[in-house]
Amino acid sequence: MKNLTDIISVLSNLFGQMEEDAKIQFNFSDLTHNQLNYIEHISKLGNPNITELASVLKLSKPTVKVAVDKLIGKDYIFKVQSDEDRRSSHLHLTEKGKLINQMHDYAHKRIAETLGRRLNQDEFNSLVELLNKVLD
Amino acid sequence: MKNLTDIISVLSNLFGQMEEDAKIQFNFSDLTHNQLNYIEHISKLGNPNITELASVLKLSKPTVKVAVDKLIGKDYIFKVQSDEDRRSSHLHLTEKGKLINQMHDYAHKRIAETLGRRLNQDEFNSLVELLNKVLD
DNA sequence: CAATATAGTTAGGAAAATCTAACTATATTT
DNA sequence: AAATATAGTTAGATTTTCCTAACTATATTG
Repeated sequence: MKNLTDIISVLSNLFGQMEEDAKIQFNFSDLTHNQLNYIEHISKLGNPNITELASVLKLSKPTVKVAVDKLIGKDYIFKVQSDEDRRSSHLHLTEKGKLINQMHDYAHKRIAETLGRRLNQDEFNSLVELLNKVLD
Repeated sequence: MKNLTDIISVLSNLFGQMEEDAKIQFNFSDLTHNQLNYIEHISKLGNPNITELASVLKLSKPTVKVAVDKLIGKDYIFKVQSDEDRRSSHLHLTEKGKLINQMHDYAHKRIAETLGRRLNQDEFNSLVELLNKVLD
């Protein structure tokens, strides 16, 4: 019987493995790890501008600008100039860019399946209820 | 009430955030993300040789050799020539390198704490029991 | 034991990722 | 309206990451 910390460790590996598998499945072969990371952050942040993104990633604005330009060139994101402040542009995911979210969703589904498989209906319900309580 | 897939999604973000925090805490400021990734793989694989590591990372051997040399220079890993096959060397983590594992352990402990905090003793025990069953 | 295969290395080069300094355009403050 | 601040860009340079081709040393095989 493992304690919770050890369980988390196993879960963490499982999550990592499933995300890894999903990346292979979705085959974003024209993206480096780093570029995927940029897209994930843009997605998570909503529609950040360059300054926000640079701040979160702890990188300089020129660095982020260059990276963003490459991703625009590859049709993963696009810029929309702000009405509020015409100096600024917000970054949006293209349809192609949004596939990254589908990839994560796919990984999460597979993880949920894997976890559910070993439990009967009552146990499954208990687990979901407890986790809901924990994360509420 | 969230379904399990949505819960996994929230958990995945929590895990990511906690690992991120731990990285900041442990302050491996002389390592790039990539270099951290090499060390994590070396740790996970036991004591791989260059060929194994290159194969798992899907990179060429010269690429991995150069990266490994840098990490040796920074005292995160060292090489031990194999007795079985004197062409080959196994990669080991130095004490400094092993801190990476402590960093993960720290993150996992904090996650476990976070999860446990919202439950009473009985609920906590149920959760641990269910997760043990799932991951057994 | 000669031929072939394997582990690792060296060399040379290209692309990715990052920086600082200096610039333009728009906003804000005095 | 002038001075200052902010968002983004451009230019130039450095470091990191990665490759292929060719090499050395050791092991395995016909």
